[in-house]
Amino acid sequence: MPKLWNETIEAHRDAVRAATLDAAAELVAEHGPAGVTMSQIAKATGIGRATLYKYFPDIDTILTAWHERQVRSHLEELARVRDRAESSERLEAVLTAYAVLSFQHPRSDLAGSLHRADHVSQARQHLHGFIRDLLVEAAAAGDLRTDVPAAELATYCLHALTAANTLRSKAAVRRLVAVTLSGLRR
Amino acid sequence: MPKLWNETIEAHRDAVRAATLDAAAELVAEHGPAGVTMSQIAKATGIGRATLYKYFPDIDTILTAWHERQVRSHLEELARVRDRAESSERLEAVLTAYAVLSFQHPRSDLAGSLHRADHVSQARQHLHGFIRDLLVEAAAAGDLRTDVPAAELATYCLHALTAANTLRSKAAVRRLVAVTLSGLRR
DNA sequence: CGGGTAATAAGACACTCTGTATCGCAAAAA
DNA sequence: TTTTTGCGATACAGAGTGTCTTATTACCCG
Repeated sequence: MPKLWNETIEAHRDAVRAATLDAAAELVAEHGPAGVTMSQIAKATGIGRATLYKYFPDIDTILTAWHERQVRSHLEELARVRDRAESSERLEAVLTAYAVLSFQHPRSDLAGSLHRADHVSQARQHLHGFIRDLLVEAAAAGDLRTDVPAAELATYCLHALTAANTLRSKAAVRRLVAVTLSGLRR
Repeated sequence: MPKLWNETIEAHRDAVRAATLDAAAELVAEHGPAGVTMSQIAKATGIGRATLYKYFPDIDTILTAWHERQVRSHLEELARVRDRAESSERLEAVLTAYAVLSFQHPRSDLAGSLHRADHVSQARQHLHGFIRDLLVEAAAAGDLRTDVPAAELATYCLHALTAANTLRSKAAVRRLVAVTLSGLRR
């Protein structure tokens, strides 16, 4: 995409990387994860195919990088929601925000199509830790059940709330959050 | 696999189809969904590559068929569990069985790697309907919350319980079922 | 302003996989 | 036996891959 170098070389390379991930995401949305080729990505990014190989060695790496970027940006959004909410409403606010994100970005999972992704993406582990810490905090306030480790409750939350991407209305998403929350209470 | 024809021609073709799905599943477990080729599947099945094309037009169809078979077999198992359990314990028994299946077969989802799969597999819709009917029955007994449609509760259950495939002990699976169940009650 | 540096586009190349067609072979059926 | 029918093997063109080479262009420094 960028024809002229921005400021430094590294900034230019970052811009190319970002443009590549954008192009790849669009192609995946159009043809599915399996129907995307390096040639298509290079053309859509506006760079040569050989140049693309100097940035990413294969499609799997590109999709993994895109997935990581997506999860990381969601994580930052959730951190903002957490810091903005009162302590007593923090958990509900964050879980609602996560469900809404899943609802609006049904493509963010990619789940099975990545084989090399260490079987659990780095960013997803951060996400899990983030929710777990939130649950520990809520447990200290005495609102949560204590017969299940916080880590397992976090896993439960993340899976239950991804159901949001199959729902059709925001009202349904809110109901899903309510149901999930009531599973956490004693 | 079978070199001589079994009974009828159709039985022979069924045997070849089944052997193909078995071989494909094994290759997927080994190389991931993206790393499997028609050539490999043909060789692993023990048939010629051209012959494989007379059974399945492409890899996507093979993986979809395998996924459907897997879900269907799980569905039959769940139906047996349902019919064996007392009415009062049916829901818990079936959800536990589903969680244990997810726990033992982490590969059954395939989630993102299928593009053509009507975006929701046929068998998975049956599974959703199966759970939904079970929830309607339990609601009639008065144990369930009534502020959320049964279909949404079924979606919630299926997603929450797939978390079982990331857990490490059966005890954790039982805790997950307990948490999920308490989300269903009022 | 001109030379050196670095990233690139374009093309070539060998390789693999794909999807299809053809040709005999062997086993079941008439 | 003769006729079907499924099959393995092979060939073929098209597409994608991963690597390499060459010429071009933009930037930086003296």
